[in-house]
Amino acid sequence: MAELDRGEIAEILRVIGHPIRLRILELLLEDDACVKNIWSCLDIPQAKASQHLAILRNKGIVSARREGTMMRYWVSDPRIKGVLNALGLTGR
Amino acid sequence: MAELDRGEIAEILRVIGHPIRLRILELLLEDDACVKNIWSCLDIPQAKASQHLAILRNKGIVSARREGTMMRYWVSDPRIKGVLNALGLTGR
DNA sequence: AATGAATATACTAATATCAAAATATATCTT
DNA sequence: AAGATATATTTTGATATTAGTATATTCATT
Repeated sequence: MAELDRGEIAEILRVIGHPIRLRILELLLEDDACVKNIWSCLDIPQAKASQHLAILRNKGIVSARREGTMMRYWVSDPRIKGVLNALGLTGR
Repeated sequence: MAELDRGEIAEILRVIGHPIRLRILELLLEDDACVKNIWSCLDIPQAKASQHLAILRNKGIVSARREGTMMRYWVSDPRIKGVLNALGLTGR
């Protein structure tokens, strides 16, 4: 029954714990988005957005599917919303 | 009215995001404890416990007061409990 | 003031993270 | 297949984090 692996949870927290990734997650919790949405919204270079998305994707925190020439991203780990809520970051 | 500084929040998450510090926080959320309580409970060297407690203290996540020859630690940031809860780490 | 118990700090080397820039890949349209 | 758009990957150098070990500080007791 679902081992509580602090190592795994710690990694999630460290991955979330970055200003840009936090803002990406806030944005994606509002609504799914493509990469251009994200980098133009946050006013950061495209490569930077892709890099941070890759980091989030590698930990299973977000997922993506290709739609034509673009990629749609969303938050796939249900725990993230609760964490950001606890920190006052989301939910009006 | 409470600026939402992602940089600050990110730092808190990174500090929390360490296996030993997670377990220290779980322990302290159960009940205040002194350093020996902590290192003997987690079976880690004393210096290691002190180091991680110092890191948590520097971010204002825990506080401490001296009681004779020992130090009593407790979780002083009220958001921590919610974060760990959201991750299934505390409060069964 | 000397000892012992509890806790804190300093140092080091290995490893991880970061931003920035350059380049590569994939898909669609023509 | 060539061009345009959207996205991904790689590399590099600077900085931060970590565990481990050694040493220092603080307080109580004698």
